[in-house]
Amino acid sequence: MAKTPANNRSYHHGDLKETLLQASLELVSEKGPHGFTLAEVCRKAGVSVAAPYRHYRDKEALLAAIAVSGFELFYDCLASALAASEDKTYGALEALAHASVNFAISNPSRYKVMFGSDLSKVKFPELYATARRAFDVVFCTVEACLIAGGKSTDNTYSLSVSIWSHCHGISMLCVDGFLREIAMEQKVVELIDLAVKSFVGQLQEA
Amino acid sequence: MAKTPANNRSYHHGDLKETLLQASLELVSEKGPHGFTLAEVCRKAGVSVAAPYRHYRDKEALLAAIAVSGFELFYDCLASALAASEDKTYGALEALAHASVNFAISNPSRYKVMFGSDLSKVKFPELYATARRAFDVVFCTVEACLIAGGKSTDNTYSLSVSIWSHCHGISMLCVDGFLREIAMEQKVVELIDLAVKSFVGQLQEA
DNA sequence: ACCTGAACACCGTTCAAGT
DNA sequence: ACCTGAACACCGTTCAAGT
Repeated sequence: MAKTPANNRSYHHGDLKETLLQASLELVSEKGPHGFTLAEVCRKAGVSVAAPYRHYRDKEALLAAIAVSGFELFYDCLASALAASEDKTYGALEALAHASVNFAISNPSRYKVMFGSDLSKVKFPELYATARRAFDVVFCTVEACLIAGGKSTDNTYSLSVSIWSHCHGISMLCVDGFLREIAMEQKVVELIDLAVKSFVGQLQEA
Repeated sequence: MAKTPANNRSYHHGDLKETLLQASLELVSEKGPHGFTLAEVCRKAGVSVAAPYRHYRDKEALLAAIAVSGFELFYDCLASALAASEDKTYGALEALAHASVNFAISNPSRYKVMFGSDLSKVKFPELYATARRAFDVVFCTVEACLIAGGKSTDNTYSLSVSIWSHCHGISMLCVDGFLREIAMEQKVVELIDLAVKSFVGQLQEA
């Protein structure tokens, strides 16, 4: 008792939906996606185990909310990197590549929930929509590169997916511990540079 | 009763360890990694829920066994593709790229268990070892390309990780349903070709 | 040595009941 | 409308007991 902060006029919570999301984010960060448990989230939030069902259809829906908020953060991260880059073409592309992998390494559990949980994109369309919004930052930058180089933009989408998937692959291997021999920060940076270099080479030859 | 095949002289099972693994593989294929439950595996195998603990330390250990067997199959897949390729350099590289993504798309749940389950590579060293064995097929092919082109092989490892991660990224995005607009088989093939092309370009310029 | 039966703690979900 | 309490089915793990 008396675990609720200020808004405790009755047993009503201030904004339980948001509180549950925050508690979930903490839990996932602490114990990883596997340690995410509705019961423990409720304990953290100081409510009964039945309380979340007023705000989320089920456990999966709360997980989807974590993923969606993650994609929004991911978008912010990429948008900031683009904004901070003076060069809005190739330099920006490099900045985006580093920013995306850096996001994954800095938020491994969250990244796994975003991309790795078997969440249906049909059941949760916001998942695809927010992911797509982050992707569009890359898309626009690739387009800018092509235009700056006087190339056709017909292939923008495929090319963007290409660099996007390359960075995603690096992120996933890092996050899942498969790059043990390359785990040092400097090595990862080299790997990203390699990816960007080959991609840029491809952009320029077309 | 009478669910056990031939070896039913007593209540002893023939090779329960292997039977459990097979039942697990079926279950994962049918219901995905999320639907994998020790209790249901036991039902499939026709044994009590306590039986697996004679053969696997816990649920995680059985999951690791699934992953290990998956990496062995993955290795076979890549080795076959290499063997089937007449050209053992760039042509083989292309064949490996297609084979690896094809493996992922053909065995999505298994691929997720292999790469996506939070299995500790310290706790289960065979995981890293078998994954590494599959990777070495790519490594050797990249080396062959470098040698054929008269290039230095100093950078073989980083370059191999680069194409490996690119294919992995494509596989993961496919398997997790993030390439909706590119899900058609032909589009995926184009994407892989793009990856190989940019990688080969990089190999040749060094 | 290998498996069963029973038990325990824990989780996801539902529903009647409280404010 | 929002939350609690109690209940149910289910799962992972353990352990004594059976062969």
